[in-house]
Amino acid sequence: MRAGNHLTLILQNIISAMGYSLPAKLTVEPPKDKSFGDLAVNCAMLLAKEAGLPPRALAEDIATRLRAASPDIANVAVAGPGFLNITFSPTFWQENIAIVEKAGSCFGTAAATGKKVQVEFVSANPTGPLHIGHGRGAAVGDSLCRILTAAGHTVSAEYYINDAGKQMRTLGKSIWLRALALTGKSDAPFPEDCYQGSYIIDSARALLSQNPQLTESPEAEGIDACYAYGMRTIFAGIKQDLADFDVQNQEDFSELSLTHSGAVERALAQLEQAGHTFIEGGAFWFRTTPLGDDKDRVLRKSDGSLTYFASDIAYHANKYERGFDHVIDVWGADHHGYIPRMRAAITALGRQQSDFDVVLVQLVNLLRDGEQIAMSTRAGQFETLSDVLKEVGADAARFMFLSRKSDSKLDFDLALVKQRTMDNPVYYVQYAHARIQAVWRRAAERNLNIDAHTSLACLTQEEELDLLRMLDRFPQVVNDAAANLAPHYISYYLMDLAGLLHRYYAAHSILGGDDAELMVARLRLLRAVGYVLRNGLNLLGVSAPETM
RNA sequence: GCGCCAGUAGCCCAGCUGGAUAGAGCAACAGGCUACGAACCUGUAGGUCGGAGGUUCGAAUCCUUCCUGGCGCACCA
Repeated sequence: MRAGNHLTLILQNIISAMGYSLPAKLTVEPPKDKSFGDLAVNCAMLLAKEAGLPPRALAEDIATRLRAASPDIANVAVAGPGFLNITFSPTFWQENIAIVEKAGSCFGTAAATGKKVQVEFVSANPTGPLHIGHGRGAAVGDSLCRILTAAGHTVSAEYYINDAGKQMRTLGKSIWLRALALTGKSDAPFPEDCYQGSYIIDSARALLSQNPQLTESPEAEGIDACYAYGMRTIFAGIKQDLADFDVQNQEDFSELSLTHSGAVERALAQLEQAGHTFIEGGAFWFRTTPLGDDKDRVLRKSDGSLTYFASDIAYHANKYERGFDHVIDVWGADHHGYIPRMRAAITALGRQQSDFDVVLVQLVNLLRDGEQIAMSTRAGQFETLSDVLKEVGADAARFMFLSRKSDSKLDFDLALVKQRTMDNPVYYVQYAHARIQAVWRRAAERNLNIDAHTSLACLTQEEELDLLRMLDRFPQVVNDAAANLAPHYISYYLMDLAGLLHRYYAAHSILGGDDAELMVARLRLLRAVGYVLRNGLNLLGVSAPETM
């Protein structure tokens, strides 16, 4: 990051002195092979194209100017079709330690952008406990919040409760029927369209012990009581599961509050005024096809009731009314067909497409020793998130969820996630952090004077420079993860950084020699690596342990 | 039928806003604890990036088409 910015600035001066402007598609990145140098840049090829000159000669020219440009640049080589491979001086890299030390837990955090971002995730109907798939959504949503915050945005996390729909009435009915059966009021078979899980029976039993007269009530009243009780207790359980999963600061937003406040009617009126609606077959429609959807959508059914889509439009309108510049929804990938109509609504609400993003999270296959465990809330057979967390721990579960692109399916093998092997790299990364802490504990016993002004010039081993270069990349990785809404960028970076640390540790003794200055410099390097490991793990919501 | 996602080493996956000889890990094989934590490290081997066309100086990456797998295509939520 620092190296890249530094180089870009120097290049800008050189290229403008040559009478050109810096190509927009310029890339500055680590070269394919580190023996080439520290950074590779393709500016000569891009310029050659623009100027109609041979790239090789242009590259040689720029290289000559680069060599003279800054004492930080130790070497410039021209390679292949016109790449410039730049090597910085060790001094330049060694300065990274002081930079990381100064920033501490803020290293990797960008300056405030003033942009307000909202991330909505999980938002499961409170009709049953969270399962493993919700866990993935929670990990992705929460981690995105942490990453976007680090990228300088002002971020809010939200959980949308669909408490206005049919599924919640079904929940009430399910508990009611179980209560009737428990009190011997009915021996009818339990309907298939009701929730089958044993937690429904538990819920009915608990409610009956609170209110033994429940089943004496008229049906409508009884179902209402069951609904209210079930909703409240199940939702409390969900929030507890999310808290156990280290989900931070997520606020709840009720669908009912929208319908009650008249927000849905207002949103529909807004669409109607803008000419996006029509009436057909007794229903009120939103003409989404001109806005990229493949068919028009009903907002108010011919029986007068509203569709889910109608309140969802109102909900998103509400988000923008609350001042969010960028709205991000984390959805299960089975809802991907819903994206075009939601995008149509965003346009109709007068917002830019770039103000809205959907992060799709593919379903999770829960396995045990390679064998699939079936999951379905309705059929009542599933392993809950809470069971999984008890078995494997939140850290391992989160890292597993976040070490894969969110939009690709994931096998979550309970046996594997408990293993401490590289198939399960959370421990590899955490171990690197714990190892650093262990060395520092040893160092503390020796009463060393760790003076921040000691020289770092002795850090010239290849493994040391590798670590220093890697530290420098962290802010850029955070930035890229935020821009691409991709938490797994962080995971892969951390695995790489941990790998370099373990390699270094195996190759060089930190406390072994009698050169005190070298010892201190190495301790400082390790500490800087430790900070970055901790900061990165924190972006994933995974702990950075002192010991393991 | 239409749409979205995926197909990269024996396995699990990165890389995809075009750049150099396609990368980790696991498994396999050969090594390394009298050093600060071996939950670790070193080395070897392993590939027509699903197939075929195209775009250009250059394609795993972009376009077209086909094959395979997953998921969607409601006046459900």
